[in-house]
Amino acid sequence: MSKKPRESAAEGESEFLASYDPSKYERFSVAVDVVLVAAFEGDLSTLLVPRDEHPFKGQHALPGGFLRKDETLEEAATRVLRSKANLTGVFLEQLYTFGEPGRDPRTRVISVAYYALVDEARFRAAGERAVRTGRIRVPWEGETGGPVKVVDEKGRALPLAFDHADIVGMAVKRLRGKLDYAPVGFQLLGETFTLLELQRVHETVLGRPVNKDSFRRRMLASGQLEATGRAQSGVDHRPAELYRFARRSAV
Amino acid sequence: MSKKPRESAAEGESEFLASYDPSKYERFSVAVDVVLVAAFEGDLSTLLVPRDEHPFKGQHALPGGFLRKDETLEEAATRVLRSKANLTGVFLEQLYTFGEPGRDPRTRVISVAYYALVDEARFRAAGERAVRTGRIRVPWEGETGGPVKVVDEKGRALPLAFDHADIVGMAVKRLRGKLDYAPVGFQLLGETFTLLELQRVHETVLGRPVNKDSFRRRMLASGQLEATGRAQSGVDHRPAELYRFARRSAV
DNA sequence: TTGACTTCGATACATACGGCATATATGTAT
DNA sequence: ATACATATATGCCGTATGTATCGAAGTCAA
Repeated sequence: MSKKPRESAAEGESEFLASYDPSKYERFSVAVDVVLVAAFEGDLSTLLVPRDEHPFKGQHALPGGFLRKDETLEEAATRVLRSKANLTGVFLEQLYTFGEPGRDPRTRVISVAYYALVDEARFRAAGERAVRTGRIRVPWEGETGGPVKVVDEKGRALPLAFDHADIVGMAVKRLRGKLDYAPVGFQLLGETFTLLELQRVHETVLGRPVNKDSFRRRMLASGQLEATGRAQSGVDHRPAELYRFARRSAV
Repeated sequence: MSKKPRESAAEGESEFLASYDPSKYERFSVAVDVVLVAAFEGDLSTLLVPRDEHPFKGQHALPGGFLRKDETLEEAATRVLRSKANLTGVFLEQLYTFGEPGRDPRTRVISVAYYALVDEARFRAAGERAVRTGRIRVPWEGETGGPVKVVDEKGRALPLAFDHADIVGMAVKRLRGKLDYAPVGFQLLGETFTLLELQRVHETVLGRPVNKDSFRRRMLASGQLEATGRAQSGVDHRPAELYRFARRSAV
């Protein structure tokens, strides 16, 4: 607490303990971009918006919007989901903040990225609006977290605008990391599901097969599953039991 | 791609596919706050700056600064560490972005939080400047991620300015989560260390004792450790082998 | 009705790993 | 030299996961 004189002020840094008034400083555009993820048919899918203006005209971007004055970041992300995908009440979590000076050629934009998880039905409904969906092809081998390849229904590459490929890559990485300690797989399924369906979702996210019996045992032992007593229908083999996510009610 | 008319525009949202020019939108102050963490004497410690002006005068804040026009977020965090703690070359990673409208009573500030890890020696050197250090007391039981209690050397509570207690809590939570799958414990130690020292660091971060033998086996089997061949000195018992972090050179 | 077929779901067993106890090694202090 | 403290190695055991096998429960076709 003694007021020692500052020795050799580090490289002209002068705001050390200085009073700073936020309004004096540079101000930035703040955007929120959302990676809406679904898992079906063995692939991850994400919602994209085609850009019909410069920059990155003809490419695709993540749904996003600029932060408004009186809303929280999460409210902005919720608003983006509602306005661009007609979705409400979905799992939503902050992902990472991207702020490279050159990421938007027009002006500097700080983008707070969120990711959201929905089941196949809600994803398809959201995709029926004027937006476009893209399949995320993630390299199974090697590190994930860098840019990923996003393709359309026919497998053609969909180049992403800005640094959105990095954002998608980061979303996949985060999702994989959370899968085995957070109840996140359920978010990608409907109200009820069979154990095999849950397994397929996990395999899709992880990008590798998982052992069936171990997976079943682990899930049943986790206490997160609740048997409905009802069985699958419409299959030409023995129907599986339908489960639902146990919302911490029991136990 | 067909230009369908928008059906029942969701609640007056009008920026759907609309051209948006970032410069038209609200602009915000963007700050970077850094949780500088060290682990010694059984506690986590973090660097704090006493505030001598309103708001939160008399309380303590995390070292931080406002983002400048041409620097990246990480560069800003690096600059904060250099200018306020005289530290360079430390482990630094983005933590979370806090943007509640009321978090700074003066004006709205979006804060991108980072956390940095240093060993005891560098932390003490940083703490000898005009800044203050606080011990992080984290409740061992229950959830972590919310606000934590930060105390001074004498155990008195140090109230934190703004939402900085939440930021510290989030840093602890992140650190715990990363501990067993990322080589993050080494960042909290010096160049060489004994296995017991590494164990103490893990215990401090996790807030619970870990099994000695299992820990030793796991660490040695991880391939992240490299024996130096030298032994501890200055202890009045059998000295332990000194290890260093293996930087992916071998294997 | 019956049998082939498919998937579900249970059981048994081998293996890997962490928690735990104990024994031995290797240094310092007296 | 002896006592002592800690490091380090080894074995045991309970638990969780990987793997193989088998009966159960449906559909479908003859």
